[in-house]
Amino acid sequence: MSRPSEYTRNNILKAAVALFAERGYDGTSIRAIVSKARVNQAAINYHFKGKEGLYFEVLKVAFEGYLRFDNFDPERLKDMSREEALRSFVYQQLRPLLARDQMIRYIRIFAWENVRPSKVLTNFVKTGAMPFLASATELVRRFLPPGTSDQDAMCTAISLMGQCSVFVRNREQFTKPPFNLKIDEAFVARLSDFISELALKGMARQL
Amino acid sequence: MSRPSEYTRNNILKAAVALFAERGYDGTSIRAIVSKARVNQAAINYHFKGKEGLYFEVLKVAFEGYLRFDNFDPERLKDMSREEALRSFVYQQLRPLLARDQMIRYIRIFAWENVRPSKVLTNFVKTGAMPFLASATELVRRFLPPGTSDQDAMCTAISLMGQCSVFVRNREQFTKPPFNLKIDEAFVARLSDFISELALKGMARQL
DNA sequence: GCTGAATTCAAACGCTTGTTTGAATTTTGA
DNA sequence: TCAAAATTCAAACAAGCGTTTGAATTCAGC
Repeated sequence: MSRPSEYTRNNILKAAVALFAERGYDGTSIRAIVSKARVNQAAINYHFKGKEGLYFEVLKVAFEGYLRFDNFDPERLKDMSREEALRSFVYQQLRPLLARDQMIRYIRIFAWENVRPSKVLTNFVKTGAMPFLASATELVRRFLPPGTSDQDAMCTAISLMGQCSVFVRNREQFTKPPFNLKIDEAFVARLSDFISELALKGMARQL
Repeated sequence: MSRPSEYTRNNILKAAVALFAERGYDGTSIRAIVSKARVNQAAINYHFKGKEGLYFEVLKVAFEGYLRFDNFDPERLKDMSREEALRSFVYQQLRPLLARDQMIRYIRIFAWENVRPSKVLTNFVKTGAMPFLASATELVRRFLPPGTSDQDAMCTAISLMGQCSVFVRNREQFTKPPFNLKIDEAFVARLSDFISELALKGMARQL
């Protein structure tokens, strides 16, 4: 595979990421992609076997890009005190608030995937989400009473993640009137402190 | 307007709710709707002026249906003790977990709206969400220290709502393996207790 | 029953969609 | 340099899309 054809391929991918993020799969046409990528229409079938193949490649690229950004390592949490681990986990969950450019597009693509799951990669994306939840469950167990049921621990973990994801999910809205949140590193740091402190106290049943 | 034509109109609406919920606006064709509704294609333009008009009517119907289901009354919270009010609010936020049939479709339509906001009704839906957040902010202020900034109070309220909405949003997923949550009235009641207790303790800075 | 309005109908319309085709061009490796 | 493979190209293809059209049918009110 030569460099010129790699340019073609990457241009298509880049254009597709942008358009799929903005309009979703059904709302994005092949002609819009090739126009944006400045390539010939047949190239999509040649390089990706068609629209669907392109979409799956985009999902794969988005997923891998997200993992690189996220740099999540569940093992590191285990070496921290439970308070540190909690804070670190919350910060990790809120980090996407600081995402820029391509990473924002990846996050938007996952939002589309949430309402319109694609069959083949459904497990792929879910597999990606599972470490978070497993890690969160393990983490909250360090705070909860020893006899806490699996379901209760999991619901605690889910609600902890929900405290963070609501900000990430509605980020665009919260930066506009009437909210006007200024989302920068300082805000994310303060919010991480805030949420982990709420959670810490909330789970402090018997200290 | 006569009864036979009302049947036509309602059949279209009902079919459209189902299909827009399942496939979104772009993924749903006029032909699929009229086939499901067993009406003639021109009826959509006659009754709703076209696909877009039908979609807006569907949004309107969904919104009104949701409000009827929700039966939210911010004033009632004010007459309760703050603990009662908190529990009541959380339960209210989790009630959609018990939604059935048509209400589930309405909720799915709002999920689509979240990733693909339609221009005209964006304010309409947001206006609907605002009472929740304003009410939640007012509620958490009853727990927070008197000098808490508006932004901090609002972030507390958002995180409270996030604890609830994560369950509603991912309800389908949580009822399947590996989660297998059995979501019934009892579960919702227990979860309401659980989340409001977590929140209550989390906000208990100076009692 | 009659007339005008409302509603439904079948099909056409003009455009868009993703895939395919075969030729042209570029790249690769001997 | 040459031949084969890879890649790109322009255009065609078949199907689908939402809107429109004008006729047919039904409804409503006198």
